[in-house]
Amino acid sequence: MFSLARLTCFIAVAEELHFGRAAERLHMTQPPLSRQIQQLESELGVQLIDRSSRSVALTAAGAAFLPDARRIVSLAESAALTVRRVPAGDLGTVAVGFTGASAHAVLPRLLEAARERIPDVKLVLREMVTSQQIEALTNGELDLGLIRPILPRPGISTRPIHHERLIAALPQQHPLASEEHLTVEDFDDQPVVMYSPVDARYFHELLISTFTIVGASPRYVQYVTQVHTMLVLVRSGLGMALVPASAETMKPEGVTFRQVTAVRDRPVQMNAAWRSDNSNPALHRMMKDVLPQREWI
Amino acid sequence: MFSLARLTCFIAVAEELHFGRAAERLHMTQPPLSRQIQQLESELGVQLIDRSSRSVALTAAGAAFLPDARRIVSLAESAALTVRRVPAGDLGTVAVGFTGASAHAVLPRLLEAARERIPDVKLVLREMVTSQQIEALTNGELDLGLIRPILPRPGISTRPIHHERLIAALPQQHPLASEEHLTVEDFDDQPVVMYSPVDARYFHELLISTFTIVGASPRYVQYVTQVHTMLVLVRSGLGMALVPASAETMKPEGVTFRQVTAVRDRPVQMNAAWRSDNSNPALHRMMKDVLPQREWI
DNA sequence: TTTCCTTACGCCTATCGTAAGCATA
DNA sequence: TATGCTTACGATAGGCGTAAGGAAA
Repeated sequence: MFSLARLTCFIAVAEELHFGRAAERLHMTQPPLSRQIQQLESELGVQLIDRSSRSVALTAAGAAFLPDARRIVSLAESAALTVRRVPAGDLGTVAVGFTGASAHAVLPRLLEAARERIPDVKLVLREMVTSQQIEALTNGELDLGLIRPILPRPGISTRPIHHERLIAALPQQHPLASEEHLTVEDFDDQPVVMYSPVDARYFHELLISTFTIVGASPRYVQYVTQVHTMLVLVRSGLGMALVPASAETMKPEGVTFRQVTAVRDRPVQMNAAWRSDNSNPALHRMMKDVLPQREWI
Repeated sequence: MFSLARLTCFIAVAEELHFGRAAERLHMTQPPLSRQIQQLESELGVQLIDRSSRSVALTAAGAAFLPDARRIVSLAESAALTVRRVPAGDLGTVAVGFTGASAHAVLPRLLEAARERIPDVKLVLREMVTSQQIEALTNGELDLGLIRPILPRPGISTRPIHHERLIAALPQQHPLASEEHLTVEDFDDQPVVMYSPVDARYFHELLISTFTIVGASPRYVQYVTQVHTMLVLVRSGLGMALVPASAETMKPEGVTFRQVTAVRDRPVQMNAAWRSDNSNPALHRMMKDVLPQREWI
């Protein structure tokens, strides 16, 4: 296979149509340039340049080859420039996992900040629950997870990026819907849609502790995994629920949201998580320049 | 600049993720392959492969570079294959000049035959009168001309490719239009549209000799250069004319064509012309495989 | 201890520059 | 005779293979 250097030689001769000037442009002497062309021709098995001692011209084959030669060389040059931008995290791909709820709470702002600060980093987005994200982070399918708090895990680093209030979601016709503010005590002995203790463990435990602190005992009528499922059930009149404040941005019809005076102000936490040994420069750039604050918003 | 060989090495390692197997695939031993990768990385200033004594993996930069590397190598390979087809005339470009009349007489068949026999040769078509074509052939702007016969010219080769009859073109309402056949004598003392002795010299002299042989003396009411102009004037009732038989395929409204019994059967000749020292292989392939007969239709 | 990537070393090929050759205007 | 591409030749750099080195399971 011919080398890129030979292509550069050919391009110079084809453009100058003069071996002497082409050699000068390439910072070499004429004789090795002549040989480079001869060797390129012999490698291709095709005469590219007609040189009759007093004139230099491209053959039909040379004219056909020139654009290809230019394309190959310029592609090589731009590939070299491109790859150099990767280690700085300027350019690359970050696979981001997110939970259904985080799609409303943090994803829009994350995407906007990324587009502004690292526009040439491509984000591949995949919706998964927290446990799936941990699995995907571990086996390298994800670079970054947007997850609920988990127990510390070796090899996985996390950082809180967002926390928000819990608010009450009630069926529009619910008696308490006329109140301006609710309290956690209002949930006592009420039908309530609850989070699954297995697949939405974080929310489940958060609500259990919230109710326990004030001694409220709701009647759990259903267990669900995702916030949007919960809103569907609330709308159908099954009961009331506690959801992250960002759920209000979903604007579900037939569901009324109310502030809840609670013990802790903004207990619902969202974390960023990544594999501690992840070497993707774009991920580190993102943690540094896109999620720089300890609490992001 | 890195060499194509290094790219091939990188691609093999990136695909095998194992230096030993990659070296085997490249028909070389591991050590030089390791060095090739090291040198590629040092030329790019970027680490492409993470090799930790027991595992080989692409870095983010390596993953980003791999598609570019593949594209460069495959482009180089296909360019090499392509250029080899040029000298046989299988692939290339032929600039073809044609006169307005030849567009009807021979161009369609020429194009069809070329498309069938040398489909990868691109034909660049330019309509010019014979004298312009000779000029363009001489200075290399044209490879092939479709021209009327000319005086022999050093450096220009010609070959007859087509000859056809002269037929009469008359205004629809002309008294002679009711005749089945005309003779040249019918043109005697008639208003006739004539070819320019300068810009359509071949036709002019052909008609002069045609009339002279039978002693006919038409009244020349106008001199024109191109056949289609002539038909426009005939249609307007200015007079009758003698035109190549292929003019009938133009199907001009208001013009009637009639056979003419003439001394010579098919006197209107079309030649191919090319520069004797033209080295365009596609031209020679075309003369050999597309216009092979001495008289082409 | 085995696997497998890297370093060290000697050999060979390739490319360079200088100098001489040779064809054309 | 001058210009300009090609051939000849010696020096240098780069690549390959063999052999030894070193880290991880």
